[in-house]
Amino acid sequence: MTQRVTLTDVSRAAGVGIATVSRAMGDHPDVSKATRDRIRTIAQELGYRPSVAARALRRGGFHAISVIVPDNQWAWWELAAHACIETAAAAGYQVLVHPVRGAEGALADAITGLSNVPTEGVIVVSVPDQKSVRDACDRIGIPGVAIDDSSVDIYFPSISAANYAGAREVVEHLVEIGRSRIVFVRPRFSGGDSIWGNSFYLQERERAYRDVLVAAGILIDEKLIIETEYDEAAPGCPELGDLLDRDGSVDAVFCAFDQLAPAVLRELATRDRRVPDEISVAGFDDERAAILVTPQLTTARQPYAEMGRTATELLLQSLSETPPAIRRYEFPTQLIVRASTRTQLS
Amino acid sequence: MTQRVTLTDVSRAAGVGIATVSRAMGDHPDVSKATRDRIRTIAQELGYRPSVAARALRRGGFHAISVIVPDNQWAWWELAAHACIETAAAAGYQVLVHPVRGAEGALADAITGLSNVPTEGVIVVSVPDQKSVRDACDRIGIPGVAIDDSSVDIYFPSISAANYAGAREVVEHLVEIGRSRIVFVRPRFSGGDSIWGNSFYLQERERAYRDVLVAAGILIDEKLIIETEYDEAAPGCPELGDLLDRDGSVDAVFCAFDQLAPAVLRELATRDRRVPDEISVAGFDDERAAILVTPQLTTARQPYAEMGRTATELLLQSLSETPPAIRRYEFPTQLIVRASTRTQLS
DNA sequence: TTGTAGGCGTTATCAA
DNA sequence: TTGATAACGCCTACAA
Repeated sequence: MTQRVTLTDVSRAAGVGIATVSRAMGDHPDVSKATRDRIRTIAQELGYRPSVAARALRRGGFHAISVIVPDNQWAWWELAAHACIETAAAAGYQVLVHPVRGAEGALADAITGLSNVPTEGVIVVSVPDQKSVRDACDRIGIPGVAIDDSSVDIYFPSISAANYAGAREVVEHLVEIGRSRIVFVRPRFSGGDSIWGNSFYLQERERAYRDVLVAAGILIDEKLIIETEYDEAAPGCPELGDLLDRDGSVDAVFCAFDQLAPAVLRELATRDRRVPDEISVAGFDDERAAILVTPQLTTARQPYAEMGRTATELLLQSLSETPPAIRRYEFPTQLIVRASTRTQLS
Repeated sequence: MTQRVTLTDVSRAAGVGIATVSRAMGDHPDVSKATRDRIRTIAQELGYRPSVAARALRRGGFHAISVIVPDNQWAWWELAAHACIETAAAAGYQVLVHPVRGAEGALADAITGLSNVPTEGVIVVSVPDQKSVRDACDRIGIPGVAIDDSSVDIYFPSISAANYAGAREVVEHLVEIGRSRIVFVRPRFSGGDSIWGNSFYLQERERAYRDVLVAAGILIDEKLIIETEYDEAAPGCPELGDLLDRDGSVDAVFCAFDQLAPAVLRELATRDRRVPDEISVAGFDDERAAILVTPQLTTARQPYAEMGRTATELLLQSLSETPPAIRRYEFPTQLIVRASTRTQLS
């Protein structure tokens, strides 16, 4: 039912050789315009469709690459994926997107499963532990590139935003608008192999926070560095609430990433603390959460499109020429100032 | 570089026939355990990987289907896509996800481009006009199913939520908590071929709004039905603002979909109108926006997972047996009550 | 239990 | 300009 009309069928119907049909269907020069048109018409009528499989077998490849993305409602990767698609298309490659849900193992499993998929390389997005993913890639023998700033140890060329520099910009902005009692909220490190505990980007953003304060001559108060549950739907942020109860001096909150902000803002709303007048709030990523919340969030925008483009270029490069170096490729962020830090004066 | 070791290579290295290697790699019974293990070891060492293309050519298909999803930051489709992946996997099918950005034509183009992709059917998500998409499917000769409630005219089996019944539930909820001056906010119909103007689901939701009010004996006030820019990042909703200026009686807002709520809530926050005490707000979809905003949004949850599962089943069915009927397949929504309509009493 | 051979649908080479 | 034919790599009758 699915695929039946072949070159042979068309050639028979047209009373010509199979090769002529092949040439007529492609854009080969060695065919008279007359027969080409005639054959194309017949092929059309017969409903001929070339077999992707046969073509790939003959040509030795599909010219397709895969992008493996985390499967959840937080679709920040879409900008990156779109850039991958455009870049790959320009090079004649198809992009297959594979959303993968779940923890550690699932990612490696997904890559192993790629052996049944006509793909020549893979871009993995957001990898807690690159080692196991690398092993999976080696097992099925395809090159990979990571868009990832989680892993401390890297085994792929790894694209990421410049977390340290970007976070510095955000905190410096808070300092510039006169804030000094700045809370740093990060997700709770809940156990030995927590995906957060070892996150490279969290380390970098916290380091930036500390360095900026020191540089500004502000004493670092460890009590202002708090951990909370990672749950964008939480009704509030109890840890921040406790802190506010104990310390009336807090005048800003820097969320390790935008997703922590909704709960933070709800906590502040519940307590009738005015944002940004009493307390400024900022985040990192500039993902959808940043613009949906009230007030909208000041944050550091990651250049996802550029990151996706570069990832694709590096992957295509490893497909053809010399594989790129396994190192971090960092891209600068852009400070986006929105209502959550914009006082009425400015 | 990419693909070199073949069955022949392995057979030579192992000093056996090519068929034996094939059997050893698969799970054929007709091979002695000893040789099977030996061959597998050798294959492993040589880095043998079966050719997806050759296998597909031989078997006459890839056992893969495509899901085409809208490429924007609003990833409500992920739940559906995930269900597709799981359902397809259970039937031995791979799922290829293709994010497509942009208007009308882009969708049909994307499907046309699928002729170079090893895929046997397509699930299209969110289709403004099914006709052109249908044509594209026919052109490349693959069956399709739509997860879609936009098109008024349908050319695919079309999965959707029960918009009318679901919207009734939401509005009835507002009436039950004592609201009677309920605003209906819908996106602006900005021109002839606006994607909103003809949206089936908008029509259904508005019809439900009207019917519930009538049934409750509430006079329909056309001034309470307003159109606004579709922009989840907008600083406010000026049309609602104007209305509030003119009419102090408004006590609820029903947004045609959740994405309209952030701007509505910002407008209300700017005007210090308390939600939900003064004004209740509700939406439709239960997508990410509903839980990120403050207060969190009462809404009708679409059963995306079930919809994705059904779509896949219907598609697989058209691949094998008789194609399913081209009609709407509607699934009931679930009323989710959250803080935006929950007064302190309840 | 193992080997041989034919064919899946294309494309490219070589003759005609 | 066209036609026959040989791969591409795998699977599976069929034969040994």
